[in-house]
Amino acid sequence: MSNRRDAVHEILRQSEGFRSAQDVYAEMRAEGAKIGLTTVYRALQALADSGHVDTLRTDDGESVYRACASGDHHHHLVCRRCGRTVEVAGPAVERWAEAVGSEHGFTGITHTVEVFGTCASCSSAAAKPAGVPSRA
Amino acid sequence: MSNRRDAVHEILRQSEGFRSAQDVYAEMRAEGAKIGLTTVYRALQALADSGHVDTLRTDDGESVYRACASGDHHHHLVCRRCGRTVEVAGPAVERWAEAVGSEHGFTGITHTVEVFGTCASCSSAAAKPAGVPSRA
DNA sequence: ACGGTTTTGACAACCGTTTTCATTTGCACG
DNA sequence: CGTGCAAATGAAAACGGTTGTCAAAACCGT
Repeated sequence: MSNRRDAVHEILRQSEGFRSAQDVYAEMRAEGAKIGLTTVYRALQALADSGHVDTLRTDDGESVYRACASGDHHHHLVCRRCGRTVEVAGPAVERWAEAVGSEHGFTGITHTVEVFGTCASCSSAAAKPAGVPSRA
Repeated sequence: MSNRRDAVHEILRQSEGFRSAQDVYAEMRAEGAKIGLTTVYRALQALADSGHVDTLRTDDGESVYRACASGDHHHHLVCRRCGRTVEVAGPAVERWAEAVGSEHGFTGITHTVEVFGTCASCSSAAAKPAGVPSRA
């Protein structure tokens, strides 16, 4: 039954970058899976809660998810064109955040860091129409 | 006429941390201002576009705005308890983002960095439940 | 005052997400 | 095998923030 959840997880595993809930739902339906939007949302939330996937908000307020290679703390370098994502570690940033926080008397520091850019292949294809990765 | 816009800006100026659009709208109405929600949104967008205010998304997808002291690029250290916000500069982070990006062949690097924590007064209030907000 | 343009704001449309709730499924036990 | 029950599912409705629509109001130069 929580077969659905694994299925959702699988979709994310096969994806390069971040996917939205609706996106995942659409793909599953397209593949013939019998699943409801509600369940996709629930699965995604469960996976996020259990730390199996990473989640972040796009600028337009949509939640996007991604199966991460490691459960360790890390950040993302996302191609704003094709959505390809690279996981990056940033010890320097961690330290900086911690330092800047305590410097101002803040405790229990957490932080969100996302880096966006245009990846090599996308920037070289810049003159062309642009691929259609998942969303754009 | 863009009197409304200035009014909205003023509300943000008087605020300590980030405010949501609806929040600003509610306050303005409470103060007796004749303004519509639509206009508040438009003013906020205009201010954000012109760089007069900073904007970010809360975890629940709401957009929040804040009048920033400087138009320069900077980040925020936000108290997750009371919302108090400190603007912080992070040359190290800027460099790191740039480096990590080009390292992977990405161009046109941008980034979002937000640091959250509990500020001194809030954490001391939390540690000592029954009031007695002594040491800072 | 007058036409043309911009701004405004009540209201409806949107859209992603969450809730509701009746139904189905899985499972332990008799 | 049934039976009962709790968890999972999903269709549809509810939600809530944001955006679009469009007619009325405010401006502005003349």
